[in-house]
Order: sequence, then C-alpha cells, then structure tokens
Amino acid sequence: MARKKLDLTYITNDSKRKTTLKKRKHGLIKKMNEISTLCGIESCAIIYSPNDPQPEVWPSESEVQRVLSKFMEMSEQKQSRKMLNQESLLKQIIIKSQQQLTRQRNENRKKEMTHLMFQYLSIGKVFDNPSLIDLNDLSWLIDQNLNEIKKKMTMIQIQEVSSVTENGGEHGFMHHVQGRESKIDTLRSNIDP
Amino acid sequence: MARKKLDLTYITNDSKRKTTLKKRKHGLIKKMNEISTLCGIESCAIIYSPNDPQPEVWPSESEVQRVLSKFMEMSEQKQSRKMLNQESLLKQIIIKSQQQLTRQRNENRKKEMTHLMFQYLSIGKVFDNPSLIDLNDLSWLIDQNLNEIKKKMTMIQIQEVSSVTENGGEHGFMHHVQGRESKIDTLRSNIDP
DNA sequence: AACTATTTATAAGA
DNA sequence: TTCTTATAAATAGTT
Repeated sequence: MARKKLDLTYITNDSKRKTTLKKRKHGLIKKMNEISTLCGIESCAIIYSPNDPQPEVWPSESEVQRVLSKFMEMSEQKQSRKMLNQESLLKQIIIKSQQQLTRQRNENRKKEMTHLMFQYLSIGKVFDNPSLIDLNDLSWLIDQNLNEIKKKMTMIQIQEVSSVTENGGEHGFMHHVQGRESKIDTLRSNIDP
Repeated sequence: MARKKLDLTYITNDSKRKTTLKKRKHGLIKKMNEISTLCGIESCAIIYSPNDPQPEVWPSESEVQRVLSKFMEMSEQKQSRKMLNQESLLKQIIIKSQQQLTRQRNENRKKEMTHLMFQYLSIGKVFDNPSLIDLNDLSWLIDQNLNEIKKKMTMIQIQEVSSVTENGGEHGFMHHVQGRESKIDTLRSNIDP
C-alpha cells in the first residue's frame, strides 16, 4: 500500500510473495493485538504459510485454544454429535457387559444353591458357611431342580425312579419351608436309597 | 492512527469503543482478505464482540470450520489427550467388567462341575448333557473338592469321617482319570454310607 | 454515517 | 535478507 496502488491479485513472484506475507502477517497480528486491547474483546487468528504445516496463531496457542473451544462449542454440533455417538457406543458396551455379569451372577447364585442342595441331599448336613443359606431360597431351588429332574427323567424314560415325580412336582416345595425336612428325606431316599 | 498517536489502552468510553471496534474489525477483515489473495494462504479469524455470543468470523463459518479442524487436528493435543483419558477411562471400566465376567464364568464352570460331581456321587450316574463333562476336569475337580472337604473336616474336627483324608489327598486323583472309579466309590461310601 | 488530519502499513528500491 | 522511503491505507477525532 505504498508507492503503487494495491493490485489485489495473487503475487506470482516467489520472493516478493514471501516478503509480503511476512510483512502483512506482522501487521495483522499487530492489529489483532490493538483491537483486543482497545476494545477488550476476544479474538484469534490462524494463518497458514505455504510449505509449513504449523500455522501462525495469535494471540497464543492456548488463547487460540480457548477461543476456539468456545467457538466450536457454540456452532460445531457435527463434531460433538460424532463424539457423543462414540461415547454412547462405549457406554452400550459397558451396559451389555454389566448385564452379562448380572446374569452370570444370578446363575452362580443358583449353582451355589444347587451345590448346597446336593450337599444337603447326599451328606445330610451342610458344612459350608451357613450364612450363605436362605432356607426359602433353598426350598425354591429344590423345587426347581425337582422339576428339571422330572423333565429329564421323563425324557430318558427311566421308569424305576418315576416315584420322584410323584413326590416333588410343581406343588409341595414351591416357596414353602414347612414340610421341607420330610420331603427332602423322602426325595433323598428316592434318589439314593 | 490519525490526529493523535495511538494510546494503546482500553477505551473506557462506550460509544467510542464501539465505533473503534466496528472500524477496526472492518479493517482487519479487509487485511485478512488481502493477505489470503496476495499470498495464497489459508487463514481465518474469530472476533467476539461484547454482549454478542455469536462471534464475527472470517472468511466464512464453513471455511473457519475447515481451517479450525485442520488446526485442531494438528496442534491441539491437550484436548485430544483429555478425550483419550475419558475414553480410556471407559475402556478401563469395560476391561474390568469383562474380567469380572471371565472370573464369574470360571466360577460357574467350577460350580457346574461340582454340581455334576455331586450328582455323580449321590445318584451314581450323570443324567445331564454328557457333552458338558470332561472326565479329566471332573477328576481334577473331585480332587479339589476332596481337599476342601478335608480342610473343613479337620477344621470342625469330625473324627468319624477322617478316613476321607486318607483316600483323597493331593495325590491320587490329581489330573488322572485312571483309578477314578474305585476312588469315587470309596469316597462315596465314606461320605454317604 | 461522512469527513479529514494524521498516523500507520507497506511496496518497491537500495 | 534487511533497511529505507515514498506513498497508499487506516483510522481517531470531529461534524
């Protein structure tokens, strides 16, 4: 802007263009500083130079970050949506894993009970930690197992133990602790005479 | 820059400051245009005005997005690190959950085997799905259980079943299928005569 | 918003 | 490249 009226077109001469860029970049940054100071505003600039992947930034990398964050937050919803999607994907995986875990734990509880039941049936006494045993749970589980046994026995058609199906059906043990002792004894003598 | 040498401090007079901002913003954007055209570079500016959440951007919102994306991608490692931290946190939760799940499954397998063992011991035959049973596993499990039973029996000092400790120690069943039958029978008669 | 006296920025030359 | 300088451009204060 001196000695000649500005010709607003690309400067083809390499060294000339480079010089101009340097001068003008300096001027621009100076003006950015001035407008910020004088008017108390937030602003930032990013200027890429050819053959330099690292851009010139103003006022400072961190300040640019701050302004950009604000700007991005404001208007760039595409990226944030994309990020949220990624996050929710991970959350889904977590939820799925934890559901599997819960299922697995329930299964474990059942197997534990089954184990206790068999200990009870075969040895006649439970010498494992007694705090683990809820008699109502055990009663319910015995019912469940009797049903399963009944099904299996029917399936493989073993006639000689069919009396089990008469003593331990869907009724009887289901959710009742009362009468458990005698029925367990009956069952025990039935399956292991 | 005219009529008075610039005093580079905040302009307290509201209307004066507003006028200056408007003038200088215009000048700045003009210069941004010029530097881009003359030197063929990428640049962008973001200028916030007071009491306006929407900043003035140049050359255009989308161009700013483009330049900013490039910039963010390039140099903003703080945020990406922060994001990675968040992501790795979620990943840790997943890994932990899956480890728990694996542990739970192993426990399940053991309990299943235990169940089978007790079925075998008490009923004398396995009427569950035979494909589930690996006789070597079962043998190993019986060994494990015998050890546990031994410990518990020692602990509660039941003298009348102490013969189990002589038949089923650490040796004998451990990883051997051979001789399983007779020892199981011996055990069976010991714990359930 | 328009004007204008000045300062500032800078294109071209040294 | 850097420094100089003539001149264009920007703009503070005024109207």
